[in-house]
Amino acid sequence: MVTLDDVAQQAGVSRTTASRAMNGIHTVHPDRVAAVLEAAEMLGFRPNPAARSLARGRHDSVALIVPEADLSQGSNAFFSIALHGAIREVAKSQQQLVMILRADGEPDEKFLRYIESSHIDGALVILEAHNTELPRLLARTDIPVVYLGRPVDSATQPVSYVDADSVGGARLAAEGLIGAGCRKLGVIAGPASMGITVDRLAGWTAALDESGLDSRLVEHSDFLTTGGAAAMHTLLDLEPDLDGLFVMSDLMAAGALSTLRARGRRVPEDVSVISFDDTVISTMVEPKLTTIRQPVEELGALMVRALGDLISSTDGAPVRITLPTTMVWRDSVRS
Amino acid sequence: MVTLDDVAQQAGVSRTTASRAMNGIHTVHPDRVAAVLEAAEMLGFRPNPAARSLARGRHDSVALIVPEADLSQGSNAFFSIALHGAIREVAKSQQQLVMILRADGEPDEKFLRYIESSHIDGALVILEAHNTELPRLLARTDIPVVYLGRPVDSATQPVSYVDADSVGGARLAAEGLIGAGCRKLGVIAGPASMGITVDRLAGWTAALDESGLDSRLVEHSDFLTTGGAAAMHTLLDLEPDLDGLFVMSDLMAAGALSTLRARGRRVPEDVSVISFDDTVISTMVEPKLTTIRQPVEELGALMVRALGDLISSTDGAPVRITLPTTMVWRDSVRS
DNA sequence: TCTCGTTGAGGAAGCGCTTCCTTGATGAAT
DNA sequence: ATTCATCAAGGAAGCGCTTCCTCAACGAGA
Repeated sequence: MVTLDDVAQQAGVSRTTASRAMNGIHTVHPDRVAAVLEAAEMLGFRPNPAARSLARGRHDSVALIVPEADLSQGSNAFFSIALHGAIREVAKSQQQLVMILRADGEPDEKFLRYIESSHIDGALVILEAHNTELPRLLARTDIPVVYLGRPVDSATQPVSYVDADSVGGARLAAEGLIGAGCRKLGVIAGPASMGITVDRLAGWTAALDESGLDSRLVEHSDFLTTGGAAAMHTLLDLEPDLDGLFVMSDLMAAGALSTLRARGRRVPEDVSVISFDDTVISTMVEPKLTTIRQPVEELGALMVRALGDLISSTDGAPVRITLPTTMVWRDSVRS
Repeated sequence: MVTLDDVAQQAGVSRTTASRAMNGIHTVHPDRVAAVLEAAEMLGFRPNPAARSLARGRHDSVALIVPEADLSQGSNAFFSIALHGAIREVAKSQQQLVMILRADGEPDEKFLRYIESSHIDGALVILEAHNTELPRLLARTDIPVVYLGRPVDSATQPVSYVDADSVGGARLAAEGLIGAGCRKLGVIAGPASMGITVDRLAGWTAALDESGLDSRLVEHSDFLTTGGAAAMHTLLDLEPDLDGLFVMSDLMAAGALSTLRARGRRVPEDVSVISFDDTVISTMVEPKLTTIRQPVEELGALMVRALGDLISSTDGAPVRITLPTTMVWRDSVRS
């Protein structure tokens, strides 16, 4: 193993100067910087990150906390894409991304101890389905954390998050269905405990109210396929004449589609469907789903930058960013 | 920050003894161990991992190297499930899992430098589609690596891997189709450069040969949906009377299904289909796919254990483990 | 010519932990 | 009663890096 001392010796300078040269400190003469860099290159020097973080008291690593439930169900497309955005950004900023599992049934205390002893500079959390306890838990630590997806109690808590414009996205869906001539509208929503459910419902309700349509036909489910199928049954029982449907995930939409088929409704002739996510699923079902697209990869990258800001900020004011959603037209809406 | 010195002082012992007590070294009197543990608990002591790894010269962290291509295409179900298995196992063994991105187009040298300077104890690679360069590249480092999925040149290289029994899985598929009465059989395979393609083809061909059926109808594709759709066209052009199809991924099978529908073939009445993976996709298409299931989560966990063995082994002999595959019956095979 | 501010570079301490080496105490063997 | 293993515990060095503090050298201003 080649150390900084070796490099310094090779370059004919002190270790101090070598360190400065490697770190781009400007009080070193350019000639020496060049000599050090050349020596480092020649010797194949790789700074020891452990020594560095010990000396600096910083760790240059951020954690991505993953609830086990999110890993074992769903299609994971959302997770993977957000991870992609995050991991790129982390690499760019010379940090390490360490994965931390929030195991099912693991006691709160044990988990908190674990992440506090991980000595990370900050944490990222992708708030996918089913996942409402993490914000509450992490609020008890002093680790800076940024969420992807608004935690439901963001109004009263100083949490930082990045999110897609759920309100606007739901409004797009509502206007799309209304524009297609639908008049009996229903929605298959996510769990009421989640921020994205609340926001999408708000946008949806507002748009329907403005058009003078009944916005009360709402069935909550779990973002998954079988949940979507079941919710669809309920909705059809409540309103047999349903002609427009907004579903808050592609997975639930796939379930809803099979229920609609089973109960003799044609899509889009009898009922138009708009879903949310634009994952691979939406082009894999019949008919292909018109769906609201979120900039997930950008959000993944953004949360890393936001965390960087949060860590280096002195006032500790929460960082909150929202990106617009768009509608992707396919075949599930009557034209 | 509370250090080991604080704990030692609180417990009335030396730092050395405190360290030994914390690490379960047996030459410490039980009473003292108890005192140290109690002091550590009381003070909320969390060992500094940077200091520890500096002193030990070990890092207790393993990398999961992810090619960017794998993150940006496909459904990622495979990746997420393997990650799930791996992350659980890593947590269990008190290590950290750090994610390393192999960016598209990143120069080999730069990547190698990067991972060599990451100071990890070993690396994990999930060999998903499109990914044949990594083994060649990593062979140039002295980092212990375990692959999930057999690298194609494993016969000549001393690589370590865990894998599902692809040969046996393909054989199951072949026997399933033959048993359903199919006689004109075709296969949509993955890229010929990948180990899993080679192995599955071997099992398939062997089974067909034994039954005296023609095994030459093979179309290579890319494991993705549109590739599967295109390959299906080619196959139907080559053999219009095709009545049995084996597809090496659910994603490609979804594409094949839409081509079959477009060309007026009913599944399973006209052609029976068996695919590979058993992801969520397989229950989301119409008809639901009969498919070969791989124990992906177990393989994820297994590769972590294998890496541990590899790291601590002295002879450096490669570790190779294969787990059986099973068939999941659904609706795409004529009964 | 003398003093003073600058700039560039090195000495040395220290980050928090592990572990080699040494020492003191205890009981068994002579 | 003396010598020796044996066991428990501490002293101190050191892992590889950063950074505070100090110092030498230099040119500018008086």
